[in-house]
Amino acid sequence: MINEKLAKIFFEIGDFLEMEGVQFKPSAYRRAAMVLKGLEKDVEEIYKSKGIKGLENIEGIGESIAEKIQEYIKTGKIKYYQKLKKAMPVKVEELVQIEGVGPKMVKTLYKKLGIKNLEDLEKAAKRHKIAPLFGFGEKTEKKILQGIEFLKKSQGRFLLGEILPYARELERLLSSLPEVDKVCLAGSIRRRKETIGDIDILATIKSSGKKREDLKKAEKIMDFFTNLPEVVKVWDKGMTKSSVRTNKGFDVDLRLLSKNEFGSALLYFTGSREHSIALRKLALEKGFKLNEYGLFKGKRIVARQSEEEIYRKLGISFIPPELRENQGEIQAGINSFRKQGNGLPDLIELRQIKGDLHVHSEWWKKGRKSIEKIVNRAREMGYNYLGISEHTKFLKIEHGLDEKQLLRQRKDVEKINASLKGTGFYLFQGAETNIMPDGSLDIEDRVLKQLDYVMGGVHSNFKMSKEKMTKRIIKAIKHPYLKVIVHPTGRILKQRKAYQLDFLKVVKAAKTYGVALEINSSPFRLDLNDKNARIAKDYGVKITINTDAHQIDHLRYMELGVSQARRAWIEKKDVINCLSRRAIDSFFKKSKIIS
DNA sequence: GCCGTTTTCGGCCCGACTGTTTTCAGTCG
Repeated sequence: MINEKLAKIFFEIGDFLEMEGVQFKPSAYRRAAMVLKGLEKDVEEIYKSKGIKGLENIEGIGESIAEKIQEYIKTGKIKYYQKLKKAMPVKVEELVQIEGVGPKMVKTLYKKLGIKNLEDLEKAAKRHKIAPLFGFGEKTEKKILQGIEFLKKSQGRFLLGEILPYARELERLLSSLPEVDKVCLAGSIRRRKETIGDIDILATIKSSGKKREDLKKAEKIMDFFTNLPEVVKVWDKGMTKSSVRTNKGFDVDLRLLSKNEFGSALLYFTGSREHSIALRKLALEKGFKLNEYGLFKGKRIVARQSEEEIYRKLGISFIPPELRENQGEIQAGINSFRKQGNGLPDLIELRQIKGDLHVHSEWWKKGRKSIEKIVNRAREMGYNYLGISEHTKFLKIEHGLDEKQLLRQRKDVEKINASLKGTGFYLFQGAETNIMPDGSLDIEDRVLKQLDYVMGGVHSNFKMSKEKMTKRIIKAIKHPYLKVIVHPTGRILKQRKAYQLDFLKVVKAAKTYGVALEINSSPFRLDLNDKNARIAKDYGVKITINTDAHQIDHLRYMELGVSQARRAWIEKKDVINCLSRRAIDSFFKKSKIIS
């Protein structure tokens, strides 16, 4: 997929143009970049089947950008971009990642101090070269250093949502080889951690039983792997293990195994390390030895072909990969095996989700049609309902709707529902209101009352004290109509920390007032995270898993939220959007007892 | 540069916050 690469280039062009003080174009380029990033289809395929007109039909892409995409497909480069880059040979995309640093600042830093990348910037800041610059100061310099610190901590890790499609593509490519029998992702990606260091893949050879032939096959597979077009460096290449760096910046390890040891190897390479250590300890207690080659009693192999078999021999029920963090799952697995209480959860599955409740449309611009398109996609996905939930008026940049517009949209929603009659599909109208600094919502109650449900989130003033922020959110939870707190901690992965919050207090309030907390499935948010979501579940708070889609293709992010929920031990019964339409409606309508 | 119940050029990108400022520029959601 070249979508990612093009998106990166267009983001950079946007930055370059902004440096030059060009108006409007930066946002046009960024919008195009965003659209490309969210696009499900490969633009190259669109171009090949429908030509340049096909490209221009994509939202946010017009004549000029379509031509640039065409140029990139044909020649592998974009002259316009190269010209800009030559004039300003700076790693903008790297520098603007730092909170508080934008294109203009990058330009000044380059002109005055010759700063080209993160390393230069850190040096300059540490030597106090930045504070004396005109327009800068002590605080700015300090903030830059803090920003670099935060970035460093998260660097070297990639977002699950970015890496998973690529990992699956690799899995598919490898399994299509005639020499390959089984392929399975292992490591943190199999456990669906929110960020991933590298991709681990295990594969088995289709063995003929003859050693020499098998070796030949192994060689072929490894040749194929190390010669993939994305590979920029080969760390090692052997018959059992090869390791490469891709042009996306992360490494991929491929291990070839015999069919016999697949289970024990998969168990070992899936981890987590903590889970593996705990398992080995348990094995020792039972007189076994466990390693990547199998489960042994003395020198005799007891189990190694499948994970299920190994767990069973240890007296544990199969533990889903998402739970393998040594957070009580082993004891729960033992309990399940013995059919006692406190066993493993019956983890939620993607197919149990009946609808997405946090979806934005372009109703403000395109009206009813824009919602109908999303409804059609939701129906294709097998959902039973959908909740349209626009931003509200305080959030001007997201075209937040005011009271009048919400009521007008309500009429459109009713019309759509009339047309859906008999299909078994239902459209709810919600709203993603803003929780103001004092905890009030930015839409009048008389209008909120008429919506099917009300959600609220913090979109401003993130830097409050823990006490104030907690009070702010709890006040919103007590609001008579609010039913969902969206992205409850406000973090953006690799970019912004969660705001200060006494999460336990929020959870308790949510429980008391029957408010659900969201697991936002956006690959950049995944908020609640696994830890907090599990706390919420443990306190009996209802969860809702939503995509926060701002484009129709974002609806597919649901699986990321579901993975996160699974990591949090969440079951179908904990999640309101697994309820039937009628049941969820009564959840929305249930009134609060406000003390 | 994109878009159009405005078909061909004019509108789009608001408002708060921060840190550096003497009245504002840059960043961010």
